[in-house]
Amino acid sequence: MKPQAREARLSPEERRKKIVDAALRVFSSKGFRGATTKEIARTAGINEVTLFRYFGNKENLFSEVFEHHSLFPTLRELIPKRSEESYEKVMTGLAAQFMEILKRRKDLIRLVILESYQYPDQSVMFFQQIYSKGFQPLGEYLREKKRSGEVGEVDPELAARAFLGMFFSFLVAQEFLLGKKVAQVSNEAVIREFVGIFLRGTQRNA
Amino acid sequence: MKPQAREARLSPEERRKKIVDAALRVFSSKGFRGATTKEIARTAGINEVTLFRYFGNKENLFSEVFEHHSLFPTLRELIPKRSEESYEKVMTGLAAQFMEILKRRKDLIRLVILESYQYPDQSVMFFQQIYSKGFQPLGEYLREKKRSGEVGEVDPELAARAFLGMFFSFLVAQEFLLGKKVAQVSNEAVIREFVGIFLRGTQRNA
DNA sequence: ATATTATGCAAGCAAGTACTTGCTTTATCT
DNA sequence: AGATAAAGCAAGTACTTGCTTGCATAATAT
Repeated sequence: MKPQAREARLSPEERRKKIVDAALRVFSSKGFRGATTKEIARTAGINEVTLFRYFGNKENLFSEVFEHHSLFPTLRELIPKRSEESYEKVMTGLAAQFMEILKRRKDLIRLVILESYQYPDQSVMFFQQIYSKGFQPLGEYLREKKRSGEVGEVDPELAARAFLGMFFSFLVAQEFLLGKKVAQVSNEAVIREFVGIFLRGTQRNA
Repeated sequence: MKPQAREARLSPEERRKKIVDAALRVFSSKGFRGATTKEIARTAGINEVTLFRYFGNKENLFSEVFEHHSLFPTLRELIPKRSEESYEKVMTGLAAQFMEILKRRKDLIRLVILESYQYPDQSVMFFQQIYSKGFQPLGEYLREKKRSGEVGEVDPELAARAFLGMFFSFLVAQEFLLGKKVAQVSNEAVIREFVGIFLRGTQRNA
């Protein structure tokens, strides 16, 4: 008779996290209604009952997904305050980082789009984040560049939206609509091209 | 006793269309699973049973939504083949038209994003449309402009994606995530700004 | 070792929903 | 006016799903 291997038990926090992570994945692919608690439990590798013991009901779990996963490590930190680096370098780096973030948070983004109609509050909050952590800091940076004369007569905020928007929609098309079914363009090429257009489009005419 | 007002009955085609339209609306806001046949019927102003008599089941109705509503009246026609008009005029007009289309087809777009995971075939088909009717014609136009020297060293296809992407993501943010909750920017200002950036970004350096 | 606490498991309830059936009503056609 | 075909209505079936309960079991604390 083998002595039973007494497996160490996960701490409540770890367990909670495991469930929330699984929930994000399942919610993101099936939507709130399409996701079943059974599947979430299976994905998390726990019993369905345990899920209810932790969160009470499906809706609570859903909320917790949003609370635990905030979108951005903020772009603000990515923008060097005193721009020692060139405009081009900053924007290229930003684009790369932004795409990285979008890709990593793909599930969350999909979920927000999915449920934005049914849960407008959450999605508005979410957008506020994109705004305050994405558009706004970049807008400020561009405004600065405009003051210093490097950037010409553009609305800094709209320009920021244009810039991030190019990458956002590119990613949506690539990741959500196409999957792996279409010849992928390399990220580097896309970044180079988009950044190029944007730089020339915003720089002051020599 | 009033004589009963004998109401004229809709033709089968009209009825069918009414149901499909209602289905688009409900599917779009609730997703495939979230939408109930009962609600679709109520929205269409018909009896639920009639819905089944027409379409057999929910899935057929869903497919029909995609078949009956194709996304684009194609951008190709919007691009004057022999460009008598200036680059700027063409792109401005295109932007305006594109935004119009996106807005009008908002429900369909939302639905595709909603169900792209569960029904990848339909969404890929849908994207093919965006591609062949949006990206490709615009890419060709830009390639032409490049040949004629007006546009500089850019990848025409990626540039097309950048251009349409700016507007797409702007609309997603405005319509899906924000609703009417945030100060709207006028479309004209957005178009002017985005087109401006794009033009300067793609024109050949003088 | 013993008590305690957390988790798994099986079963089930209540509500919702896609879809059916049998029948009545109403508009249209001849 | 009478026959026909289409639509409405009420009820029901089969199935799913969120959530609960009672109990057995395994890990931790004393």
